[in-house]
This record gives sequence, structure tokens and C-alpha cells, in this order.
Amino acid sequence: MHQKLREHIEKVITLTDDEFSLVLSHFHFRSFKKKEFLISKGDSNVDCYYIVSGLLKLIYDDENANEHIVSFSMEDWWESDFIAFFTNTHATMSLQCIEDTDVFCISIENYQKLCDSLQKMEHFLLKKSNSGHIASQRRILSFLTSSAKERYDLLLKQHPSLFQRVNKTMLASYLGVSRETLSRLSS
Amino acid sequence: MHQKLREHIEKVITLTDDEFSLVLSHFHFRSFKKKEFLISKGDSNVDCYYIVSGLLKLIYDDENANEHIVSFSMEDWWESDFIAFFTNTHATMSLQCIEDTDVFCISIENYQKLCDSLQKMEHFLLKKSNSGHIASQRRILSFLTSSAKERYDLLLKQHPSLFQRVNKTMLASYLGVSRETLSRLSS
DNA sequence: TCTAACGCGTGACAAACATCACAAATGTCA
DNA sequence: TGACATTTGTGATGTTTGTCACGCGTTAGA
Repeated sequence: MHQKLREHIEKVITLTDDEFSLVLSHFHFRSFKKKEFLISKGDSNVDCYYIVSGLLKLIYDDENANEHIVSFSMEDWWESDFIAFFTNTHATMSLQCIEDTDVFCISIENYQKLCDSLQKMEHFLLKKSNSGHIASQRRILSFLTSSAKERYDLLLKQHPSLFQRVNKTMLASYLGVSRETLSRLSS
Repeated sequence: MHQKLREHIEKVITLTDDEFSLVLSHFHFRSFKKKEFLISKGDSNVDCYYIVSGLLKLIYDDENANEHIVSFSMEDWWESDFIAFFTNTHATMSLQCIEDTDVFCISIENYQKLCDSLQKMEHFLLKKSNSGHIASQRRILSFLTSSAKERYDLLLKQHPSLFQRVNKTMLASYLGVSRETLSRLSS
């Protein structure tokens, strides 16, 4: 299990065994069952997660209790309510399992300690943050420039596996359309 | 002019005079006139910009030559086509002056060199990247959860100054609605 | 294995928004 | 100042999407 985290990090930087032990000591390994929450709206002390296996959804519940899916996250991705994580405030979003999921989690304190104690990891985390920023920019672009149908087609092209693992109601929520509209788009 | 950049960085980390000189040597100062392009679609070697003064728009032109405004950027912000900047690929977006604008620009090579030569700056840039990621997440949330009218009200509340500096056509493009719809929302 | 919950499609209708067309007001610049 | 472009509002109309309602097959759990 540790090996997966190590391989993931070593795609960007190289680590000695001692260095990896140091890294690992800043994380906790945890397993969650389908439907369990890693983060619940209102939580303080929000962690950041590296996903070893499984599938999660990051959701925002609006004032009418409608669920909006901000992102799906799967194997080899990092996820959190980054607003809460980085600003050390209460969670405005929730992170919930769609499938049984194994993760390594890190607190913001340990995130900062790790950056301080191992410069290489700060470099790694900068790369990851930049990638996250890019992914968000792409999603903004899709909302600005594409119709619901086009966003549907783009998602089908870029992440076909999601269509096997996630039901239509959640796909609709991710695409920002109603379940009924999605049903009509795909038929 | 250098002082502005230094103050901006020293909100996060402290620098000696020598360190700041080192930092500065990685940037170029440039001035642009209204309507000039800092980045044009298709450019290679896209730089990243710290905005000393002025106002920019980051735009995406779709296949029908419709202009979509991905973001506005003003004094004390960082801006680029981050997808092109970080992945070292051709620009898919353009960055254009709405007002005369002064910037410090940095290439991706110098960005990386700076990270390597001054760890403190890597820390600073990680903070900035995380902030950028957060801003993007907020914008995604606004598209997922809010109507055009709500996005209009939110923008008016969070950035009232934009309404003085930017015409309605551009505001509409930023909000993702037609000019006519925006005109009806605001009346 | 029985039952309630869930997933998914679809019809009918309403609301939101885009598009096209036009006119008035304002800004720009030689 | 005059000519021209830009900005903005608004009416008419069509398209897209949301909402509500319903049925039916599948799934999950006691």
C-alpha cells in the first residue's frame, strides 16, 4: 500500500528510503466504505487525501439541499475541500465515497511540516497544486464555452470509465444539468 | 516599481536585499497599452505575469470566434494561460489589456530556476498556486450552484470596482450569459 | 423472498436564456 | 466639428433546460 504512494511521488521526485519514511510519517492510511464521508460539511480540521483505490465525489449542498458534484476523484488523485484545507476553515463541501476507498490523509499542519522538513516534497506539492489549478481552469472553460450536450460528450471522451462507475443522476449533477435533461441528451 | 513586487512577496516570506535582487533577476518588467496582447492564442513560450497596475482579461475564443472571459486580473494578482505556462505548450487562451498595464513577467524556465535557487520562493509560489486553485474552485461552484442573476449579484458584491472599469459586454462574457440577458438582469 | 428504495426514461408545461433586429446615447479621432 | 464606431437597452421569437408527475424495471436489505 505504501508502495503506491511512493511510486506516485517518485514520478516527480526521487526519494531515499529514509526520506520516504519521513514522508510517510506525515500521513495516515485509512479505509472507507461506500457512502461513508471523508469530509462532512461544517467539519473543522479538514484533511487532504491521496486516493490509493476507489472513487469519491466532492459535493456542495446548496440552501435548497440540492447536491452539486464539484468533482469526482479516483485512483492516483489528490482531493479535499481545498478551500477549507488551505484556509484552515470549516468545510463548505463534503467528500463522500461512491465505492469503497483507501486513502492516505494528511492534515494541513503535517502538510506544512512536510514542506519545511523536506524541500523536495514542497517541490512535489507545488507540481500537484499547479496540476489541480489547471484541471479547474479546464472545467471553468467547459462551463463557459460548452452546452450541456457538449460537456456530456467531452466527459464521455475524457473519462469513459466514469460512465460505468457512476449513475446518471451523479453525472448530471457534475455536468450542471438536471437528471431529466441528461437522460434526454444521451438518448 | 520593484518595491511593489517586493512588498507583495514579503506578505508571505521575508527576503534580504540580496535575495530580492536574485528574485528580481528572474523577472522582466514590461508595460502594455490598452488593447495590447500579453499572450495571443497560439503563442509558444508563454510567460506568467505579476500585475503591478492595470487590468487584464484572460479570454478563450471558441470555434465560432465568440470571446469567453475566463478571468479578469488586476493589481496585485498573478495571471497567465496556466495550462500553457505549466505544460509548456501553445497558448489556447489570450491575455489582453483592458487598461494600460504594468507587469513583471517570468518564463517557465526562470520560474523553475527560481524555485531551485531559492527555496523560500518555492514556498511562496506554492502558496500562490494554492490560492489560484481555490479561486478557480469558487468559480466552478458559482457555475454549478448559481443562476446568471445570482452570479451577477455575487460579482457585484465581491468586485464592485469591476463594474466601473469593465463594460457590460465583457461582464456578460465573464458571467457566461449573453449581453442582452445581462442587460435585463441588471435593470 | 418480499418489500421499499433507487435508477432511469418520458410526457407536459413553465422558466430561463439566446438570438436577431433595431434605435438611442455615447465615445473616438482625424 | 463631423463621421463613424461602440455601448447599451429593449421588443419579438425560438431554443434549451428545469420542474413536476408518473411508470416500470432493478437492487438491496430485513
